[in-house]
Amino acid sequence: MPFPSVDDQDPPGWQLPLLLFAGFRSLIDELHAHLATRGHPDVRPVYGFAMQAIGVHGASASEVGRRLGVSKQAAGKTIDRLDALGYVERVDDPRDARSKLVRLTPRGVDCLQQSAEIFERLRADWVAQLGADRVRVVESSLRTVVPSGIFPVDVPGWFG
Amino acid sequence: MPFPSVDDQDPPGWQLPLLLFAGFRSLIDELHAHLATRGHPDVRPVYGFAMQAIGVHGASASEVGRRLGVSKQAAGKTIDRLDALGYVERVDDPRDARSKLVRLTPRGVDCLQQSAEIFERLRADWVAQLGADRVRVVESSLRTVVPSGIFPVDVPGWFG
DNA sequence: TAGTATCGACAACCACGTTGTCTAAACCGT
DNA sequence: ACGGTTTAGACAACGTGGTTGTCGATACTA
Repeated sequence: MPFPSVDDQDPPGWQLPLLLFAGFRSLIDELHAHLATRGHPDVRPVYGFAMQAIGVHGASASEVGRRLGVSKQAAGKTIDRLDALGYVERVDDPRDARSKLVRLTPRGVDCLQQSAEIFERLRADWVAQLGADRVRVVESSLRTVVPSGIFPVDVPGWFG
Repeated sequence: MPFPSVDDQDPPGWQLPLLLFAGFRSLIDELHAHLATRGHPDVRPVYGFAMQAIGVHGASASEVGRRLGVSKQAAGKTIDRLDALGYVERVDDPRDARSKLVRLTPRGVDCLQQSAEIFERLRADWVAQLGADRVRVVESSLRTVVPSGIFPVDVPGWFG
């Protein structure tokens, strides 16, 4: 018996990443479906992560890049699109003439607040389907197993 | 009490997608770290999904696109790169002069076999950390909650 | 004060996705 | 058997997100 810890009844190992991704994707898709009906039809998943990285207090483009785990140039491009969509604005940083502070507009703040509410509802949907204990097991298991700390969100570049 | 199903002890809803993604990402990263030490250093995550879609029997580019949930043009481009890397080859389809059959080379088959073995080991690592029952709960919970059937893998385009 | 580090901007490039157009071949109903 | 429709794959143009490299201006520091 070469693999004593693997039960024959268990699914093959390659299903695990697929299931995790499918769960992630379905949550994000549902988020954006709801967001679209609440005045935010053109927000892409990346934009949500970027706004989260900007935060309510604002941040510089370089800082956003650091938080997202991407280069400052990549962060700058995303901020450009967020700016064009009216979700952020750039203002001069009074404490550093090189830097510009990226701040969420009221529209950006609204998007973030709505996202938080929608995620709360989506988690509640999972609880309704699985029971509170199973959802907690999923969460705590993942917390145990993922390397803590890091959180790079350069999904397109990382994956492809 | 507006949210009777939500316990105050529960984590905020936005953590769930982040944890799922972190789990997915850590598995994929570990897969490619192992793959790199076994003769496949330049395989990107997308390539693995594409080779999986091609399968051991081969498939046309259009069929690969359908299985992956992307356009035939996008599938064709990915196959180009796989071809350049020596993981697949295109041969004329004897039964359809329009079509070319994309087949895995021995190198491609090897990559797929190694991936399956590595995923098995990674799942065994999770079992060692969490116990077999918790891993099964994670898997069955996700199976319950994700919409079945569909599986689009157009990650970069979808996310960004 | 001089040297170094960082900011943001710009350019060039790559990867992955899209839509649209085109030719050739297969399929199907008359 | 033929003619219209569908499908395969190639090619082009483009959008978006990532990269590196360069640059001038500003801040930090020895």
